[in-house]
Order: sequence, then C-alpha cells, then structure tokens
Amino acid sequence: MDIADTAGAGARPGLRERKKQRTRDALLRAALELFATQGYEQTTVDEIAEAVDVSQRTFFRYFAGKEDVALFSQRIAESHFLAAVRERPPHEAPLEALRMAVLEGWDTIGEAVDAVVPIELHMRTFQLIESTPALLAVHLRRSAELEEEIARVIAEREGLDVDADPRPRVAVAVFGGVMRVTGRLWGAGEDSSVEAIRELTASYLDHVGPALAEKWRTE
Amino acid sequence: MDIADTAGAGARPGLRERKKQRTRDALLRAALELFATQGYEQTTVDEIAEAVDVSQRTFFRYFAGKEDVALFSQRIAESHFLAAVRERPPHEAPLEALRMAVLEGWDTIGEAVDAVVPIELHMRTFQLIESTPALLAVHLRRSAELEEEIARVIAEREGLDVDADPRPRVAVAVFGGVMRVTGRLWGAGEDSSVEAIRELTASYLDHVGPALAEKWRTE
DNA sequence: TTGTCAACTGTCAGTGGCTGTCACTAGCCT
DNA sequence: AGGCTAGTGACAGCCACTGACAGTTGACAA
Repeated sequence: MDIADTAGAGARPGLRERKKQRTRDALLRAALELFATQGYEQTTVDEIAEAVDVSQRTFFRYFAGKEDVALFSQRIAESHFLAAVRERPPHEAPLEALRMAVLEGWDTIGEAVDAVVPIELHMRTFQLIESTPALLAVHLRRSAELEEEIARVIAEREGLDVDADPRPRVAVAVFGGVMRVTGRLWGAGEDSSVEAIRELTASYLDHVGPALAEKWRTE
Repeated sequence: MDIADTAGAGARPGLRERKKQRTRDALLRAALELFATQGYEQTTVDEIAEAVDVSQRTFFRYFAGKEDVALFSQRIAESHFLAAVRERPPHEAPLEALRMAVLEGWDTIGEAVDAVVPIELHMRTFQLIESTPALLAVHLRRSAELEEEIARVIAEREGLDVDADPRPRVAVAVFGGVMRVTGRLWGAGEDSSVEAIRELTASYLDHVGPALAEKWRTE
C-alpha cells in the first residue's frame, strides 16, 4: 500500500497522469481559443496540435474528433443539468422539477465548468455552436440523447415505466423543445451572459401554458 | 416560339435537361439503395458514382455531399408538411392546425414523395436516418430550421409578430418536441409502415395535455 | 448543315479529418 | 538498475470534398 493510495480525494496522481491531464487541458483551451477567434471551420486540427506542440495523432488520442473538443464543456454542462434534475425533491410536479433544475443549473454553472474552462469561454463556445451548422447538428443530437436519459429519471420519480407510459417522454420533449428555442434565440442575440439565457429560459417556460391554449386572441 | 414552350405543364424540357434529370435520379436511387443494404457509413461516394457510371466529381455537382443525398426525400416530405400547415383553415387553434397538418401530411405522403422515390424506400431511409448518428444530427438541425419557418406561418395566421410574441415559437417547439420523440420511437420499433408512425404521432399528441398536468398520479 | 457558344463532364491534383501500424521514449514498479 | 508498458511521433493510407482545366455534347443561329 502506498501513500498516494490512501490520500483520498487529494490523491496526487503520478507524473504520467498529471502530464496527460495537462496535455488534454492545453489542447482543449487552445482549440476553444482558436475556434473563438478564427471560427470552427477555419481552424485545422494541425493548428491546434501545433499550438500545444504535439503531433496531430496525439490530438486524436485525447479527443474523438474536432467536434468532440468543441462540445467538451457542453458535456459537462449537460451532466450538471442532469444531476440537478436528479436532486429535485420528489413532491414537485415533473415540469416544475425540470424548470427548477435548469434555472438552478444556470445559477451554478460556473462552479461546474470553471474547473475545466473559464465560464466566459464556455459561453462564447456555446454561441459558436449555435452559429456553426456542423456543431449545432451534433449538439442537437446529443441533446436528444440527454432527453432520453432525463425521461427515464422523470419516469422513475413518478414510479412509471418509460416504455409503457408516454407522459415522461412527452413532458421532457416539450421541455426540451422550449430549451432549444431559447438556446437559439440567445445565441442569435447580443447578450452572451449567463443571466441573459437564464431569464430567457424562465420567460419562455412561462409561455408554455398560453401557447397551448385554444384561443390566443384575448379580445 | 417553340412547341415545347407552349405545352404548359407537360412541357418537354430539352434533351440536355432530361439527361440531367435522369442522372440525378439514378444517383439518388443508387445511393439510397446502397445505404439501405450496406449502411450509410459503409457506402463510399465512389461506389455510388460507379453504380451510375459517372465520375465522383459529377456526383458532387448534383448533390452537396453524401448527407445531402440521404436526406433528399426527407426534404420533400418537409416541404409537403409545411404546405399542409399553410393550407389549414384559419379558424383552427394553432396546435390543432399543426396536429391536423401532420396527420394529413402522413396520409398524403405517398403522392408527394413517390414521384422521386418509392415510399417504401423513403420510409426505410427515414429509419436509416434515425439509426445513423451522423444523419440524425443533420436531420435534427434541419428540423429546427423547419420549425422556425412554421413558427412564422403560425404567427402570421394569428396576426402576430414572431419576434415580439413568444407563443408561436413556443407552440411549434412543443409540437416539434413531440414529433421528434415519435420519430425516434418509430425508428427504433419494428413496424416501418406509414400507418404506424401516423398512429404513434396521434397518440403522443393526445398525451401533451396529461403530461403537462400538475399531478400525474390519479389515485 | 454547319459552326459557335455554353453547359456538362472527366481527370488530376490537393486539402483536411481521421485511422492503423510501428518503433521509440519515458514514467513506473520491483 | 532494469524490465514493463503507457504514451508519443512519424508515416502511410482512406475518404469526403474542392478547384482548375480540358474535352465533349446539346442548343441555337446563320
């Protein structure tokens, strides 16, 4: 038994492991920085690798592909949100739980992401994704996968079988639809702050009821 | 003035045009057939071109890329659905109009698509899209674009400004969310018939109300 | 009919994302 | 100290896609 093995959370991984972590980190930041300044398509993998002074081959050993780097911090945000949903008190109605989870997710996104990437860069990357067709496509597919997971969580909360009762998936799909619109609109807008998308989300969720009403005209 | 010019709808385009049409058609069918039998990723553009006996370069003159061919008949289906929405009587509530449009869209999908591709092949391709990550991603992005267009149509129906009132986009997003789930579930299931997805769609749309309810447990 | 023009096509060369292979270097562990 | 192996670079190769150029073939007028 070794000291490092007993050090618990503060365990210092070996030199090899630390080096790996540094390389992955450097690649990630270099990539996002390049994407943000030159655009995604205008940046080649060779450039990213060169900026970190490793071979292109090594880049592909750390990331599955160019898209993978671009969407890396998004993945963290996704699991952050998923965790928030799981922690919602069981007495809340499904849609209320989802609503609270996103809002709280946005409030605490900083702590979750900052360890890997500065939030400001994360948000700029989010905007980049919304305006880059190739990235948006993959992002949407992954969102669909996330929705499936969330649907299972909701079903469990309510003690239902996802495959037997359509409501979990429908509820999550409805919710996901609204999230997508807000993401798009936020990305197209000027204000790239976290607060901006948080408020937009809250506002749009409030309009789900009215949007489903039979008659929209009030007079 | 030429006979061909006066023949109206039955106008016979020149030989050159006919040849082009035949090539495009041959490429499309060859591609879909190959995709259906070997899978999308296992099929190279060279194979498709070779099957039609044209150069690879020519393939790219007809289609923007490999994805483009795979999603070609989908595009027709999309505009078919969009047209159906536009033709809905103005007295229907937004969500009702959307619901009717899809259902009617499925009922008449045959006439719309068959001119270019046999429906059976079209439906098989749809399933292929759902099970091929790269295609699904692009499909979802295009669906998002379609939603934007539909939101404008809905806004116009109701005499609203899309950018001022959130309801059109929210309503369409909700609807789109449900459509996506049904598409996914249908794709994962056994029955690849048009009727199957039509019924699934109708059923899931009926569950939007219940899914948004405060309490799901009835007892 | 013939000749000119423009559209369509094939060939070739090249870029960029991505993968397999293999030899070599450098942490790790005894 | 020395063997083991994870991690890396160099190289070769596949595939989607693009630009450039030259050859071919319908379209159209003289």
